[in-house]
Amino acid sequence: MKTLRILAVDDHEMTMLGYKFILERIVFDDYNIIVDTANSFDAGKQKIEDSLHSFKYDIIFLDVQLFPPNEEQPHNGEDLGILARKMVPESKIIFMSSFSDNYRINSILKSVDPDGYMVKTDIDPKSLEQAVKTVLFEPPYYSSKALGAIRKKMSSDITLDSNDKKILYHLSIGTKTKDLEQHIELSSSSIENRKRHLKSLFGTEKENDLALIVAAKNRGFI
Amino acid sequence: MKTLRILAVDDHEMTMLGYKFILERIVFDDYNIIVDTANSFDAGKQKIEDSLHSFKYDIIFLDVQLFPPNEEQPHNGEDLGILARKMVPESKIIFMSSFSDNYRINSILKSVDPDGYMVKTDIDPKSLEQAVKTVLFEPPYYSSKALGAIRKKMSSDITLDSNDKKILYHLSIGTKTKDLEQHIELSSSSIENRKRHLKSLFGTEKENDLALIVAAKNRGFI
DNA sequence: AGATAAACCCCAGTTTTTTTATGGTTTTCA
DNA sequence: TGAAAACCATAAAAAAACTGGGGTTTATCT
Repeated sequence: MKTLRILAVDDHEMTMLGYKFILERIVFDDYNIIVDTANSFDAGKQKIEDSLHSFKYDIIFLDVQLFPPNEEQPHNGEDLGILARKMVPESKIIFMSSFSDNYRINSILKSVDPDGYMVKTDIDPKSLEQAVKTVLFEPPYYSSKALGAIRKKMSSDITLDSNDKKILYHLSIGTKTKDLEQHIELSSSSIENRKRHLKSLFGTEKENDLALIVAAKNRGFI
Repeated sequence: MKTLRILAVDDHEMTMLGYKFILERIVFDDYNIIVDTANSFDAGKQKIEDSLHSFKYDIIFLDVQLFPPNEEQPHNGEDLGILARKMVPESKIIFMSSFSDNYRINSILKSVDPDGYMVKTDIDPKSLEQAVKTVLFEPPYYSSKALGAIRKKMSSDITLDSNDKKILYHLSIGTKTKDLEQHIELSSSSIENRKRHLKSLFGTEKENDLALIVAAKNRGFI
């Protein structure tokens, strides 16, 4: 009887208990599954550090948002993912995100390259089991809605550099154009030029910013 | 009892019969599956055209290579896919490829954006059934090896323009650097510059072309 | 091994693209 | 309606990419 060690990090105690309950009753082959939990960045980090000196986790589940959205917190799930990859490269990492926020998905796929990515509305006992098995034997596992976002990105031939992405992102969260200079290392007229360029790329010339954002969202960039 | 119409296009008669056999014995809900076949570009095109005036296919399976690789043929599976998308946008398209040729996968995901992509070594009765169901209800379906290629691409932050891609592709099929000018609209020194640039991007500075090709392959670009 | 071709490297001049500053017009909204 | 923000146009400066011509090194073939 082998043991499969899983760590689940989520700030909602109850959902985490749900995961624990479901995961631990998965049966396959001669594995015994035990699930450890943590409800914050620091707690998760600590558990992973501890695992270095005993048994490393086979799978680490990470919630993208480890805090209520309004609070300004220093670290989120993505940071923990980057850290975990460095500390225990052999552990599989599966991200869980409340909704299919394309910008985040794209960002995490690049920064962490997780072995799995699940949008929470896709998660149920069956898909969780599928994710665990797939990730162990032939990763990656992407849930249906995550695949939808990935598909959009792959089928688009528009390529944006990091400045373009930042502009789109900040516009989408309501940053005013005049305040964009504070977040992007470019002059205001360059930003204006890039916005014009972006609008032509997404076919929203002469339209307002909202039209651009919507188009970029539809194509999976935000 | 509803009817699910499937068209399978493959130049190997026997494999196609295999698909037909497997697909037609899939049982789910109250569907009756019938599989039509075609073994060439023209035959496939004809079947699709005919379907316009009777019942359109629910799913079209397309082999990427419709001809022996050596023969110079005017059209391949990708072309048929592009055509099919135009003629019957409501039909789901699933590509099948002999091996995980990243260059082709990337190209087809952009040009056709199929609802499914399966690498042939991943195909078995179970995955075929999964593909059919997924494609109908929550596309896309990508087989395990296809997902591997997609993952590589998504996790890389290197972006190449079409000239870079052409250079890599031609180098990978053995075209000599001095003959590259014939395929790419650039001067020889520009091509040299780009090769140098590519090598620095892929971390193979001062190494030979093979090292570059290998690195690009590993990252899913070829 | 020697000869030849291909690959590689470097530089200077040119072209193209991107950035920037400036000054203006239009839109938005309190 | 008046002010702030967004938008547009232009020209100059800077950066990046292209090109042609040199050369040296490496690979290939007999």
